[in-house]
Amino acid sequence: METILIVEDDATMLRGLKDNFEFKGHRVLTAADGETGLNSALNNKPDLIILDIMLPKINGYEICRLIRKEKLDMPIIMLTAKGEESDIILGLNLGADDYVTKPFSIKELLARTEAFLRRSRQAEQDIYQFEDFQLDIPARKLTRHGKEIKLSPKEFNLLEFFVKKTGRALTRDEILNLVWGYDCFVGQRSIDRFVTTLRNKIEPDPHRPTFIHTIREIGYKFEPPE
Amino acid sequence: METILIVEDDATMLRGLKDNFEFKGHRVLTAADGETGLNSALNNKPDLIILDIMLPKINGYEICRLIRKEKLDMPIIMLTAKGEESDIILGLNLGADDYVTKPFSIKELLARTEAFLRRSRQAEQDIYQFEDFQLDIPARKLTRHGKEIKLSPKEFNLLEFFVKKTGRALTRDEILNLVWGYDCFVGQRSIDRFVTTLRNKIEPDPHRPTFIHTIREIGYKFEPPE
DNA sequence: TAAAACAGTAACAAATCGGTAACAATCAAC
DNA sequence: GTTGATTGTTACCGATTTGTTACTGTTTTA
Repeated sequence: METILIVEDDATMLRGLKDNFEFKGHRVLTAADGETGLNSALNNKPDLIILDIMLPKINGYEICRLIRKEKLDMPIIMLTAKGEESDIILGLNLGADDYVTKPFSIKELLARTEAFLRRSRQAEQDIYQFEDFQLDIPARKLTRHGKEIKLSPKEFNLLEFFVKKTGRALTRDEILNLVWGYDCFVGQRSIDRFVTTLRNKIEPDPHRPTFIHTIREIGYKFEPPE
Repeated sequence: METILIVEDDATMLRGLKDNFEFKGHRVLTAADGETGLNSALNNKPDLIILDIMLPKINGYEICRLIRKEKLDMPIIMLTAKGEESDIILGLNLGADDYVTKPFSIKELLARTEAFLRRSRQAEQDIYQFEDFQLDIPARKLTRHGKEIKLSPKEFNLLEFFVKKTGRALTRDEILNLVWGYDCFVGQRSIDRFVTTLRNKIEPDPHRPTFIHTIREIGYKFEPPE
């Protein structure tokens, strides 16, 4: 079930949207001001965000920008007042994916939302293969030649993150924020420890890693050979 | 269509340049003295500036400095009389991007201008190609014919900086500030050392560099052949 | 042409960073 | 409450990286 975050300061509107999306079978988080909205986005990582522009405390643009700055890439649909063309341009430049101008038909908003969710659903893989390993996300299980390799919860989360970002050098900050969470203040060396244990479980020779590569001064990069 | 501002007090020269650039399909603004030139630059924010050094009222250096002080970052190409090496040094230090010494071939000036415009047209890239090298920024990987060339962190940062500033003459100060950081106090010879190691890794003949060119008294310029 | 200024580079010493073991703290299950 | 697993922290070590120095060669200038 997908989670949708709606950030909107008009209580009536918020209520109406929430009901509609819940009726469609989604989990709905709500926020009535910019600050709450941003925090909710960072902490809960919803699958999609519906974002009003005019908001108390932090406006929609800022939220958009800050979310993208944290490397979160869920779709963002902006709600803008009619005729504010420059709003739209600015929003799209700051990382929004689509916009709907007020007043809008709830049906249209639902349709666009479903379109984005459908797209990201199929983008997300369930099972990843590398070498003779198989990482089954829904089952939270790593197997090699069909034989299970036990992973602790954090180990699994970290490997899942690595695999989903194959080929990209990941900074320690990125890793901490997205695996441990934005509000978690954990020493960066913790990552190293988990990398060591992961390597011990999946690398043929943990001292000469072939999957999880160290990128000095940056962090790590998951990349199977060839 | 891009706008080019030409600041030049010799009427014949100005005329010739204007015709050439207009023939190339650019909008051309002109100014025959420093004061007019500066005002035009600040008000019209052209996409590129061609700037004579010897000018009535305000000289080219001052214009350069004042433009950069206003945080405008369009490319500036200086026109200097031959042999006035100190002109070049001063100009580049004040924020010019390139220089052409008089007498110059109009063809060369056009070529350099087009190169800068082409570059600013395209957005920040993820992957840069030069010759048979490929610099993948997100993966922090340099490959040649698909084979990885290992770079240390500083080496990579420096090469990334060079490549992103292709064609620009870079002063040692600029390099130190932007690669090492503004608060870092490191001897300038460190740059030279890293240039040497980089050349050893990417130049066919490190003694006759084809990518990283030395600009005496200034610094370096990255520019692949052709 | 000699002297001065500058860049290339090898060599070395110091600093930095990541790997990892060991321990402490936390949590969950029984 | 006890036990065992998991997670986070610290400290030490070794490898790599980095900055500096000194020497060399080249270019410019007087």
